[in-house]
Amino acid sequence: MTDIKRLWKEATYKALANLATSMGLESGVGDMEALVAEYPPKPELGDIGFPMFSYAKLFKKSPAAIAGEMESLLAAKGETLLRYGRPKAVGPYLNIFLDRLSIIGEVLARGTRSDWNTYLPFNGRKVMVEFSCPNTNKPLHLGHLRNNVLGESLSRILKAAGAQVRKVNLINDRGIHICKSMLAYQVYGGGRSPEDEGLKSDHFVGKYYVLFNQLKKEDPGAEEKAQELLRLWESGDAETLALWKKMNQWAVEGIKTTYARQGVGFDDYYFESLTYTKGKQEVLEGLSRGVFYRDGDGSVWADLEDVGLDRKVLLRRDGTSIYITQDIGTAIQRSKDWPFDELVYVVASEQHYHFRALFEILRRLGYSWSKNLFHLAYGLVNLPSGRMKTREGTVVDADDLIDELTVLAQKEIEAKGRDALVGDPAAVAEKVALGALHYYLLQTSPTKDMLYDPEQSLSFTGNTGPYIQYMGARACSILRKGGEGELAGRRETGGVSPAGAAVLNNESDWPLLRCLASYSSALEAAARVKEPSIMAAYAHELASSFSGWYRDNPVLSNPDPELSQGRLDLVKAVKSTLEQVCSLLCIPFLEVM
RNA sequence: GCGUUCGUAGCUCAGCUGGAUAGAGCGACGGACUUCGAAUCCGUAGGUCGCAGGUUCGAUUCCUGUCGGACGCACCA
Repeated sequence: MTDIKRLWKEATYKALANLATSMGLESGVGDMEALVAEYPPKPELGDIGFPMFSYAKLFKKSPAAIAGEMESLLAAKGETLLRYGRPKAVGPYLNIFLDRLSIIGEVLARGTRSDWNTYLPFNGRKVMVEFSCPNTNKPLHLGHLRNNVLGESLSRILKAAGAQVRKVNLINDRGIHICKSMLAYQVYGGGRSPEDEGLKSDHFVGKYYVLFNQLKKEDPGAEEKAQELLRLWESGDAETLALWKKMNQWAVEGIKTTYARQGVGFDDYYFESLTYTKGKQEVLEGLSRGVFYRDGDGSVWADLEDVGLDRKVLLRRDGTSIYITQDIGTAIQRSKDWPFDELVYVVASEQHYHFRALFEILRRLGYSWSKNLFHLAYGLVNLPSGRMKTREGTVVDADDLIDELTVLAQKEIEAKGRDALVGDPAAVAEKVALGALHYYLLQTSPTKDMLYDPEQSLSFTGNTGPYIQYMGARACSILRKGGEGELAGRRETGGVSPAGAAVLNNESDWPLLRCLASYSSALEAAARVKEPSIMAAYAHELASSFSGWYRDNPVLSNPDPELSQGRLDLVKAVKSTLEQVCSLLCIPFLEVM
């Protein structure tokens, strides 16, 4: 929501409240959030619409009558408000016709300043976002790519909305699965390194994890040997630790390379090997306070049946921690490390139950911040052929996928004969590949399982990342030809001349201007409900709106220099907004493609 | 069995706290490149919002039931 729209919402809300007071109504009109602001279906009805239905009961009047009274109340507010638009009752709706020159001025200012995003609804809020959390026994796959881009994009959105964001990763670097790849390496590895085999280091580790299956066939005692390795690891056996450290480093290094390629990063890494004993103390304290109970065999339990959950084991009968116990400890540790207002866990929806239990246990332990924990659950990524399964070898490797998309993007660049024009075709191709992949993964609401269709994601037309990148590149192309020098000169003085704004005040420019103006409300909604898909939808709407606009409104090839300059200013604002939106969605912005 | 979640056009998906005529893309069909890059644009066809009740001035949206899919209910993570 732009400043001007917010101004109208506040004014309308105050007028409603005053109306209630003047009628001596005690119950009031609720809070401002309850006042719905929407777009009228047709531009000739106005630019903002406030439905008055919900106030009919309170005022004991028809919605249309209320809208009428509101119109005259607001119209009497005087010049200060009316400078920004005009209220009009349209049936049961109170609509506002915005002063377009004000909106145009606000929007065009984006082309001249880099710090144009001034609406910060999350200002001052501290949000920690946990995502990725890979195992160190194999490389990342398609599911991780969805997790990574969701976490990174959400973090960027929250930051853009004013929040202070801390991105954290928890590396699952211990446990039986790690020991399996270690054991297979002991048997088949022959002391070789990833370099020796010419493999990316995490793929190298993953290869031995797969080889464990072969080992099981050759040696029926393989599972037991892996268990033994885990016991050795826990007892601190030097040789086991050395091997663990070496393979872990290979895995983590390789995974970080994929992060860098994908453009995701973290402010802090937690390692399960360092946190897996945490939480035990808190559980024992909870036990002594009667929050938990001890079973006959010595195990410690939480009884969550009264909130619709089951009984959960927190400590084994031998007193050791389990998964949820670690998470209890880690959450408490984090609240101390960096006291947050909110902690978001980006984790597959398979673990929804786990997080409900975790949050409830933390609440019972007396941590008031437990109500600020949020599980951003996302669905599985399926293939047209069915679910990805490790055992059936249908897992899509992250690096391989990006490679394949890059090859296809490069072929497309060559087919268009643009390889000489884009500079480095391979580099541009990878950026197009990432744009395609990230947009595809973000366009769907996180909660839903989604179908990853390679065919469709590779068709670079329609509702896709490359389409958005293409519109950005077209905007850049127009600006290049239009002479950035003149605009750059104006950046010094800042602002846009009133004449420049007036030349854009007509019906053909308005849809694009209105779309640009709605950036803030899209950002606010995306941050509030934690769904990057809202920004993805906005990105496509903006790109498509721009596409339609520049077809009908020649920027450079028109005879009026003032009009050209005004339109150039508008293109500049589009480019600036698209660049920002792409950054929020982890879509590389391209000047040429 | 219990719980969570999803069900919108042939396909893949939007639809923000209930609001004015449910929207995109793909695919299909028909158009537009001597004009700022056609990876584009324009038009047409296509929906009983799974089904049945309920609440409401108003329900794709909220509630109940039901059918179908997915996931979960380990002293695994």
